[in-house]
Amino acid sequence: MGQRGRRRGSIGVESRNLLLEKAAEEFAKCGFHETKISTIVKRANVTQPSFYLYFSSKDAIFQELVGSFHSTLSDLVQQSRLESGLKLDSLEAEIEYKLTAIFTYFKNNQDLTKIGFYISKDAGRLKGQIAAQIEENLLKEQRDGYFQPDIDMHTVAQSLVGIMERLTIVKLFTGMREPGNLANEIVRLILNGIISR
Amino acid sequence: MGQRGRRRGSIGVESRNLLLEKAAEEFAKCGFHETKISTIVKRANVTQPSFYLYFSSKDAIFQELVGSFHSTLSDLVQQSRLESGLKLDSLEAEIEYKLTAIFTYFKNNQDLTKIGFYISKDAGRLKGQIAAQIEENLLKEQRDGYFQPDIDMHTVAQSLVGIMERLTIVKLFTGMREPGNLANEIVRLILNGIISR
DNA sequence: CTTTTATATTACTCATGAGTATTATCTATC
DNA sequence: GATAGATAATACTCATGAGTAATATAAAAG
Repeated sequence: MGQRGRRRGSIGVESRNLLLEKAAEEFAKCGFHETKISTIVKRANVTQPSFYLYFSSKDAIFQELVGSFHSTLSDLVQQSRLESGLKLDSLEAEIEYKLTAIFTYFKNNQDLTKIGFYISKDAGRLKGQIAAQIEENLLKEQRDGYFQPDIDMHTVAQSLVGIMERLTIVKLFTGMREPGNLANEIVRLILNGIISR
Repeated sequence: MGQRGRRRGSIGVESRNLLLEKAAEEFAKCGFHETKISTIVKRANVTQPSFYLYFSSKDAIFQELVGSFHSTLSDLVQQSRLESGLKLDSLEAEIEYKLTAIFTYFKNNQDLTKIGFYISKDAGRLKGQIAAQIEENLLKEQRDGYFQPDIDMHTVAQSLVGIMERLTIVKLFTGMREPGNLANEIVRLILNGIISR
């Protein structure tokens, strides 16, 4: 017979955060539909009605997680706007630096990343926004003559997103690469290609 | 009051194929959990028990679709083994040709592609297999001196899969690119990079 | 032309899991 | 120290949708 009523020292916001944390783990591991509220509350040592004190529905808590990922990532990509007038040398380093920041966030928030990037229904829209932002950057540099003029930067930007998406899973989350190495590898690949010269 | 019993001229295999077709559309559009057997049978003009004449469960029909995509794609990638002793010129054309075949299959089987590549739970494993096959190809060419020797072909192969995955959705399925154009664009990007020389 | 087999239907069961009504206890405030 | 508001538990409801039992008819086999 568990204790009824408010427990000694219990503070709502802590239960809420615990629920968010466990929910993120479950959603990331099982996807939306296969995640049960009953499992989340069990893992958070809370009962089901308590869950509904803090979140109006299963969708609501999921959306809160997605929103959190979305807004942080948007900020990071926003910040990755390149300053104009870079030297060619620093261009590579600059892009690498911004990418590293993004990968670092991914690495430190794996559950959220999986949810926002792979599980959420509007993962597609989010990736589109990020691609658009990247494309804007690339176009500027292309106009400045850094890149070949005949390349479609829409394709490049989308490709970059595809690469990030895939390598985050197979290299970053498996521990095969650190954010910095991964960023460096990608930048060199995209800038120079693989062919011998 | 619909007619009971076997209908004039009705042939099981036709109902079965119709169910597969409608199921593919629904799964591709809504995902696994949000697809209802009741919707599939409605769209196929069949009743629910008839569905279970041909498929033992919802999972079974889903897996049949996934398996079909998986095996065709495996074949295509298998065939994309490059012959040894290619000239440098023909290497680019050769890779582009194989990629075009894959994109053509994707374009002609959009529902199946979405299911096998994006919705299925073992989409990740499938992509891993494809990446492994691509990597094998690339390593051979790298040993033959076509590619820069210091590049990690595991990363390149996975990147290629990521690019295919993303561009299939945003370029191929939207009609922005035909298979051949898309393949060409990707090959040039990966081989040469984007930087001005 | 009778029997068997394949194809189909109507009308159900039943498990699951999201969400709730009710009640209890703790803490802060006056 | 009485009261209000916040936090929690027990024990439920209820919709949904996968899967089934029982039955009927067409076509093929003998």
